[in-house]
Formats: sequence, structure tokens, C-alpha cells
Amino acid sequence: MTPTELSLFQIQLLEWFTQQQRPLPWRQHYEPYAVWISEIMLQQTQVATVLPYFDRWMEMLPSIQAVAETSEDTILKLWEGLGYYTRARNIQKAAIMICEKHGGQIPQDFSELLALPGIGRYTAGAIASIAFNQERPIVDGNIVRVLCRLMDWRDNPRSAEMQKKIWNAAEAWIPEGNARFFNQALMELGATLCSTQAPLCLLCPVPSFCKALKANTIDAVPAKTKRPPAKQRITALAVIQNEEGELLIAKRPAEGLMGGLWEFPNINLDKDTDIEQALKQGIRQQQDILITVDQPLSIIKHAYTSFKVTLHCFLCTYQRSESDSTREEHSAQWVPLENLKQFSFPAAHGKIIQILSQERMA
DNA sequence: AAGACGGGGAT
DNA sequence: ATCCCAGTCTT
Repeated sequence: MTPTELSLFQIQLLEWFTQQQRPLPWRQHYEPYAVWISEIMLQQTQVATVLPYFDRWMEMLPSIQAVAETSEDTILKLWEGLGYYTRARNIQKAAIMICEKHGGQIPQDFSELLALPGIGRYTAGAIASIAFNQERPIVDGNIVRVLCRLMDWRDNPRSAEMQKKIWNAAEAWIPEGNARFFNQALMELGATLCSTQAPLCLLCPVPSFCKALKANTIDAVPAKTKRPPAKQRITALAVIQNEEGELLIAKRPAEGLMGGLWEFPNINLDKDTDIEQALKQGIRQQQDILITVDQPLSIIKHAYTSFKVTLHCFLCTYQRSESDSTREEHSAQWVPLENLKQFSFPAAHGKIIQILSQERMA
């Protein structure tokens, strides 16, 4: 784009954003703490999904200091169902660092933002530009799509070469003094009109600048990348009841998949195994307890990004302990059904709690 | 450079 | 069923 075209493009896009932007809670005051939390929640997560989580979080933890001082279980409960739970744990780690090293205020320096856990190139730029109006570029999935279409860039946008071109454009096009609104306008355009499928070019504020529209390549740009097919996994899961009618739940390791969340004890299955037998054995090894597998409860299918799991859930009864080890040593504890809501569970296990609650009512 | 990391919305 | 989403971190 020539400087004259760029200027007109900026003006038309900003005018559109001023008129048509969605009213979002983190856009009310551009308070740095709110911008930070929203940006972390919005990583790989759509706005509509984030909204109720954001409101609950800000109500429960209205300041960075409150985040630093609360328990990790509280953090994970607020994040329950949102996914990518490392984000939640990293927010707390960062909050503690901010309180210790930055006087409780989010740093404005780009390098210091980047040094905080959970904040990478995109989020550091987003906080710098949206909260502090610094002229820092950002490139997310929306902006990749918008810029590739504007420029009719047909190569794989994930390649190192294309990434460089995209980031360069995102930086070069920022209008002086207006990074806050310009960066958001590019994303807003991608989120609301310049969508992956069925983009609404008739409503686009900048169609005359769009080379893909002119070349009729909108549907092919940006180039799509193939993902390998999801692998299948089979799991056996035990809902174990003790004499008092309490249920056994276990806390997952702090790191890794759904780290720190609670779950019903379960084991992965090989093909062609006796499910009930394997479950009994697996629970004995994991928890040092003997159980009886009484009856099937439900079969739950759940899809993750890279694999699909079928959960074969069984109602079981605790018989006796196999050793002197305590439940705490296994990061497990007995909890009445009505208290399960205090713990954070992966979505698939939340489905089980739903089923148990319904059975209890019946 | 590639894989792990969740869950839901849209088609 | 498949793709995608206001990405980051590890290997």
C-alpha cells in the first residue's frame, strides 16, 4: 500500500471500529489488569465463551494482589471448563511476580511483560498496545486472516517467512498514537466480518483495499493446514462410594494435561481387555485400595484437540485399604456428592457429576 | 520446527 | 465430523 492508501485504510477501519465494535467489558476502561486477564482468557478461546468467565473472575478477584493471595484451587475453580489450565496457573505466578517485582502494577515495558509466565509475543503486544496504547504490533488468528486477504498472500501463513511478513505489516500499519484502537479493529474485523467461512465482504469497511477480494481468492486465503486425524483412546473410570456414601476423587499432577484439576480415578485401556477387571486392578495399583465394580453407570464420549476418549464409567464400592498409606499420599480424598461442586473438574468428569446428581434426584 | 495443551461454537 | 478460536511453552 502507498502511504496515501494506508492512511485512508486506517481512517476507514478506525471509523468502522468506532461505530460497530462490540461493547465488551474489558473495553470499558482499558484497565491494565482487566486487559491482561481478558487477553489470557481469549487465547484460543472465543469471546462468547470468555464473557461469563471474565465477569466471575473480576468479581471474585478484583485486583492483582487478590490473585496473588488466593489459593490455586480457587483459581482453577474459576477456570473450570475454560481449558488450557496452564493459563490459570500462570496468571497466578505472574501476579505474584508483579506484586514482588513491579509494586503490584502490570509493567509497561515490553520486555518485562514478555518475561511474565503465560505472556508471549502476542499477549505482550496486546497489553502494551491495548492497555497502554504503545505502538506494538499484534498478530493473532484474526489478524493473520485479515492481513493475508488484504494482501492476497496465498502461502502457508505458518511458515517462518510468512510470519515475518505478517508481523512486519502489522507493525508498519499502526497509525501514530492509535495502536489501541487499530490493533483491536483488525481483530474485530476478523472476528465479526472477515471470518474463516462465509466472510461478509458486503459489510466490510475496507473492501477497496482487499487484494483477495479483487482476485476472488477470499475462500482460499489464508491457506489451510491439514491436521492429523484424532487418535482414539479408551478409558475405564471408577465412581467409588465408601460406607458413608462419599465419593473418591483424585487430584491430577500439578503439571501437564489438566494439571491440578480433580477427577474420578481412571485408567487407560488397551484394546481387548476385560474392562471391569482392568479397572479393579488399576485402582488397586493407583490408590492402594480394593473395590468391587458393581454396575455400569454411563459411557461418555469426549473430544480433545488431538484425541478422542470414550469413558466407560462404573459405580464401585470401596472394600478396604491395601496399605497404611493415606488418601493424601495419593492426592485423593472422600467427598460427599453435594460437595463436588467445590472442586474443579475437567469437562468430561463434569458430565459424570451431572449424571450422578440426576440419579440422586430420582 | 513440531507437538502438547481444552473446550465449545459454527457449519 | 471438521475446523477454528484475541497463543504459549517445551522439546
